[in-house]
Amino acid sequence: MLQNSVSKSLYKRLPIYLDYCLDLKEKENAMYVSSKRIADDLYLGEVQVRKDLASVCTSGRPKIGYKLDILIDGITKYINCHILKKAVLVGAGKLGKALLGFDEIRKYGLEITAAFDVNDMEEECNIPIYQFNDQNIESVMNKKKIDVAILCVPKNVAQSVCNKLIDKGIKVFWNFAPIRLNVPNDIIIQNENLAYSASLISSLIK
Amino acid sequence: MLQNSVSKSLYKRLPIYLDYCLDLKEKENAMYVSSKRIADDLYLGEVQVRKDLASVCTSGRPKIGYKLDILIDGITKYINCHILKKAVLVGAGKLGKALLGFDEIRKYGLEITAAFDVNDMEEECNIPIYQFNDQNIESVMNKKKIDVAILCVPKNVAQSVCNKLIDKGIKVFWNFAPIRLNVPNDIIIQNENLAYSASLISSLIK
DNA sequence: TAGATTGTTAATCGATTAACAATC
DNA sequence: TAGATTGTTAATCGATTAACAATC
Repeated sequence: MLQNSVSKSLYKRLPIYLDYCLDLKEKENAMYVSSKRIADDLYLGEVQVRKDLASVCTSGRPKIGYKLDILIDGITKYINCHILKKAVLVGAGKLGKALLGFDEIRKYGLEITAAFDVNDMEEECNIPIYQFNDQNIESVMNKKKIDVAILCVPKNVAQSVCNKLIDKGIKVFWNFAPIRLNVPNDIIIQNENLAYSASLISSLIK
Repeated sequence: MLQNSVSKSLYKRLPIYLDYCLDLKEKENAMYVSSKRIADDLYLGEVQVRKDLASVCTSGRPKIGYKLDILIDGITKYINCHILKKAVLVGAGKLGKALLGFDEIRKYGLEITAAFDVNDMEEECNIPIYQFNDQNIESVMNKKKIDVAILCVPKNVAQSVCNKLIDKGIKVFWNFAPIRLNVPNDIIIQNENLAYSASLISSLIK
């Protein structure tokens, strides 16, 4: 297979397929599933499903369909969620704390190991919350390899917090602060701007 | 006819322009701005900016640029955030409560007027939280025209909560429950699946 | 007039969909 | 063999980018 262009739309659909397959396996004890069935159940095109699945595995057989186990394994590996990656969360306000309790991300390969805030706080959901300072950041990062930072800090400090974390070696950010961060080319930012989503909602209401 | 068919990517960029313009006006007291400057500052293509702006206003003049006030007004009206629309939030768990305090959505035309949960709770951020039952829903909806429901309920009840709200006349949903809702054609669902975003993050880490 | 900047038309690129051949 | 289903190649569609004409 000679696919390698990293299509973001494919990556957005893969967890949907994964959920669906896991569900199907659990609820119906099914062994196989056809692209037609997936397409119908998920309101997608049949061809699109086949094309997507072809990117992640080769278990499809005419008249039979795709073997669920192979499909699940293929998607899991493709989106890299079989390896648990460690995250730190910065900014334990309401949203931050909500994310600390958001166990579902574990299923997709993320685990929050520590949080930071302006001051020490009581732990939340068994995750310790430290003061955001060099010593504490280094201490956390030395103990475990940290792959990603989740930013839930106020807008006005987001850039400086981000800079500091880049200094400490963080390369990937999941950014909930409603601001566009300015970073070097090798740094990856995934923005989750809920205010902008609100704007989208707003435009849908007439 | 809802603007659902109009370019979603444009709608995603418009609030970015809006923020930028408001900021520029406030911080620099600028009267005009060129597409080149916007493009540079926001890391977008110059032509794309011009094309986007042409969709929302006609204030561009060669050698001068776009008049900020007209631009701001044009974007605001285009994304419909000059009219405040009322929302109810269902599911006042951690995430729900975090959203209740999320004043930024007001800027984009959304206002949460009431929340519901399994049981009555104390108000949060001055927003009352009622038990989710027919009587209470009707009472809230009779008092004010409610345009949108924000769903922060657990996965397993999301569909039934959604059905009930459709019964009561809600047409637009901002859905934070990690599940794909099954709804009639005239109902609009904007999914905000944070778990799926986590999956995207996961795939970025190698 | 020269230079800067907008706005439009054409070309390109990427993603989706259609047509169909291959396989079981 | 007939029917169902996968997988591939070609066509279409939409969004972005390039080229350039129009304007100030």
